[in-house]
Amino acid sequence: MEAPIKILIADDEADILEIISFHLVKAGFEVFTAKDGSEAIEKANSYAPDCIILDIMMPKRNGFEVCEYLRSNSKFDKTLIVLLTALNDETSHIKGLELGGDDFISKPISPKVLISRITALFRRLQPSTGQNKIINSNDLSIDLSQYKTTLKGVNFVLAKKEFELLYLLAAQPGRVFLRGEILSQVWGNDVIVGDRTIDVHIRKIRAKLGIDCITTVKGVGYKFDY
Amino acid sequence: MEAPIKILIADDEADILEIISFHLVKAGFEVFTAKDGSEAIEKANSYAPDCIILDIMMPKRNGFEVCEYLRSNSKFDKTLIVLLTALNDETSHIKGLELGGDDFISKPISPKVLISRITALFRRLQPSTGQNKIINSNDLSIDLSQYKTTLKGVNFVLAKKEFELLYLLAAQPGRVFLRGEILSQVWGNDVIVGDRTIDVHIRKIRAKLGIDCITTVKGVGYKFDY
DNA sequence: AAAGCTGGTTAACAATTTGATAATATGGAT
DNA sequence: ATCCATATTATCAAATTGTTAACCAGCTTT
Repeated sequence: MEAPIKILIADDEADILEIISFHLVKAGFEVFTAKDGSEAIEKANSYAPDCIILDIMMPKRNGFEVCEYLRSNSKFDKTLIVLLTALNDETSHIKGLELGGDDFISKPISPKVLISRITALFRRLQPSTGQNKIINSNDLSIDLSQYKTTLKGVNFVLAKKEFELLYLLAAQPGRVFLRGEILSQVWGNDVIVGDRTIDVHIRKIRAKLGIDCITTVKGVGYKFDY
Repeated sequence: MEAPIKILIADDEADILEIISFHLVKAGFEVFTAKDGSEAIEKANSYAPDCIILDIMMPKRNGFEVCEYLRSNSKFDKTLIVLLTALNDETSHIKGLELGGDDFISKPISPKVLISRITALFRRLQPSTGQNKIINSNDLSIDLSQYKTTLKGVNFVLAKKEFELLYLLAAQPGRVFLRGEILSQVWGNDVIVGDRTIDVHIRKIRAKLGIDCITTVKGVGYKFDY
């Protein structure tokens, strides 16, 4: 039921890339890789990862430069940046943190430590981001603050009522909502609409989603199951 | 000016306590000290610090125990916990982070590093303090202090209301702003303007920008997406 | 002072999207 | 087969937004 956290790793050493990404994938993250600074920026833009791990010494653009670029772009305000270095060197440590890095880890890297540090960062960050009422269920994500729905990363557009209806059902997966409940939650208590109206909206949602995640419970109501 | 950030340091070595607290005070923090685990808990309760720095090896109660105590108490939900250790030991590192620590620093401690790490943690935690006056998103840059907007380096002129509207939306990319929110933020609560006024301003911004970075969410509001 | 700007607002209308309903089809249960 | 609840489809009215032009106020220029 967890949101798939996306992590981008940038390092020019292929074996490090491989071993870290192996452990991260095993820990349940969705991982992207880049072999230099330019590729890191490119992939950061296209995949919008939640966390970016940057080696400092990389070709094309070094970790500091990438960090600076990311921090100058408000799109990455909420993105965690972790810097890696071979040097256990105080100066670059401080420089990295001042450029807006969130954490700094010295090589040689222990995958366990890396993962537990990243987990700790997310644990801290989640509650503050947690104002966003986002529902995540498998490939489906529903973000109330953005009125945005994505399926397998691709976003699709729902009209207001459709969105509200899906949001209501998906907020409590498995729970059956009586037609009366749906009416009063989505339409309000004083609005009177016909019985078939709900069906039609359900149908539209099903059509747009492509997958059947809403189950009909005959004589009772509907539930979200996915 | 805001209230100073309160930090509690717990370590049994008096000289370390002294040197760290000296630097923290110099960096503008309000500092409390404790020489063992029990005192740390006591002072944490009475002073409600924003951040607690715990040495792992301490008399009475060690750092892990204190950390565990703090994390079991919801009063300290928002309190940052930084763990210190003499050992550069992976196991206690992970243990500390799993017990709910937010950061972990190995001795010997560099005051500069300590301060920059703490600053980085607070920066993440309090996005309110870091209100950027300049928004950068891809080729678009919006500078509040100069009321200046540039696209791909070329600057273009927005009228006051247009600027304020764009700034509001762009400050939180992706977030949908309800028409009511926009009205109260840009026009103020007591001003009454017609329904179409927002649309017209949105249209002017779109025209001047050339790119479509403002998305309409019908029945809800507008959002900046770029 | 008159004429000319600029920015902000509004009215009027066009274009678009939406939601609700009616009519009809389907499918399972009895 | 019949009944009943839901599914489906098409249609229309209502709601919402886009667009344009006009208006007014305040300020600058002539």
